[in-house]
Amino acid sequence: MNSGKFAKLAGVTPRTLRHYRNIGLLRNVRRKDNGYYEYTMSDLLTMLRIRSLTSLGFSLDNVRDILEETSSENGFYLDDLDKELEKQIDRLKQQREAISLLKAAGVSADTPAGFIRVAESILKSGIPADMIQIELESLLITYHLLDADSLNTLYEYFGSLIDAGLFEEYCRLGAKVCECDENTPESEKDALAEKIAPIIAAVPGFHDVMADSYGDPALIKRLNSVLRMHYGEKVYAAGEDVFHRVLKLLTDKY
Amino acid sequence: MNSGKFAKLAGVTPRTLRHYRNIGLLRNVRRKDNGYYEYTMSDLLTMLRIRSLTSLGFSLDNVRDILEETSSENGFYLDDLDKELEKQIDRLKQQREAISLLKAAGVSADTPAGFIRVAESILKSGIPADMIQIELESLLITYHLLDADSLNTLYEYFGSLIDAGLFEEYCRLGAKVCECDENTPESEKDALAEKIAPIIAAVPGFHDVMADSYGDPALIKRLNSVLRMHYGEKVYAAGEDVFHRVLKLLTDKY
DNA sequence: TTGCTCCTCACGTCACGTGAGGTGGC
DNA sequence: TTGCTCCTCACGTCACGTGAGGTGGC
Repeated sequence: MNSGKFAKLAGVTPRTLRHYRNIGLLRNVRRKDNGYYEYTMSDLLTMLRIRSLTSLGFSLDNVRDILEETSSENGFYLDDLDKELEKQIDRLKQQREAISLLKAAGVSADTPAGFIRVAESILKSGIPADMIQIELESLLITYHLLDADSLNTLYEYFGSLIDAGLFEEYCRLGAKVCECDENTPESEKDALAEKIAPIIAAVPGFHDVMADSYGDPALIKRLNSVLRMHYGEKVYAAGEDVFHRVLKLLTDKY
Repeated sequence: MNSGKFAKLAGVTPRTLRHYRNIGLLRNVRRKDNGYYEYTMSDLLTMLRIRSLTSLGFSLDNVRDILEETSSENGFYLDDLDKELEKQIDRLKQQREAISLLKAAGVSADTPAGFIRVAESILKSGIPADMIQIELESLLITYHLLDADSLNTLYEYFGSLIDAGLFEEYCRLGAKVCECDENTPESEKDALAEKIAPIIAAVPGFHDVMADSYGDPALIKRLNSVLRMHYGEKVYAAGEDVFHRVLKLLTDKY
């Protein structure tokens, strides 16, 4: 049987036959004097076995090994493959889960899954568009620069604010802090701190987050230095200024 | 920021940066006089967006398109990706399902899913090892040369035989047919047919299967010619001989 | 000067698809 | 002779990994 007929019987392309010969899956195929390949029933059975095995998800390397086995002892291969397939399914399911959350929230596709509710609230807070952008970018940075433990703490912190209906106000006050510069009068910064402190105080466990002691110190330090670049030196300095006033109020009053 | 630091911040390898620059995902990266790349906060945000999007399962081609969008209108991309992921999950689940059936039955990994029960029964039938091999190979051939409709008919046919507890005997009689040659006395072939006919008659819808009219005629014709090669001319001829006697009994008596 | 970092090819991965360019069969 | 089939390179796919070989910075 020549390659054309054989390929059709086996349900593959001639190129696939060539590939399998090249990598040694299909061996000792006879050739005629004119160079044409001459396939046998035995070759057909090999091809059909290969197709059965690849359709289960085996790699061609594994297929080669399995074909060389005594053919009844392949439970080991099946177990291994099954675990691998399970992992793949889990990954894909997580991706679908993230996608459905993104769609339901109507936020942009690059929003980190854990910050979706936060992103939603930022969008609804009514702060200016450029401020929204900067805050969303901060979420992106925070997500990618911290480890899972630190992130979980932050998720809880923001989650509490959102559940208490305080996050949007927190967000608007944060935007006002970002408008501060070196000319802002002390009284105004004090007034902002007075408004911010009670909001934060309402969140259980705020102490750790305020003190930057909620996760790996090295990562948090790095995050802060990147956020400093992101907000710009002036805005970040003003933010730190107000932040210290907030901290003082919190330690004095709560 | 040079590439080493930047790569660590972005959570990728320098090679990945190079790749993204090459395919135009990361554009207009500044270079210093010594040839070193100089990355900015804006580049970092781009990289983090890319990481968010690829972790959802987007290809880099899609990521490029999404980054160029107005960034709020990416629901379309999410829908498309979600469908693709669903397909992949379905495929993987089918593979796992087939694997679990194979493991439970203890048959070799190349057994077609629909013929697993048949293969199990062949193994239990007590026919000689070489005969088992040939019959299992016939299943492999039949599975790969027929279409889904024809196969479903066969699954039902064999399923009925198995459910009725008749398949193993059917199998042993088949093995005896395979031992026939041109010297086998007529009386013996008649005796075999007398035993086979009532078994087949017990299966609902046996007429179509017997008449080879259970699916695409071209495929069935091709299958028969391949099985003729597989069993060998002599055995196949003997089989046909007995088969005609069975057919005659079936049309006369049932 | 040494060790570390940076750069650019360029091949390898996986399972083939897709021409290109030339020859055999009827 | 024409049209169909067969053959062998060899590049392309996808998202980088992995050296190789050479240079800049401190």
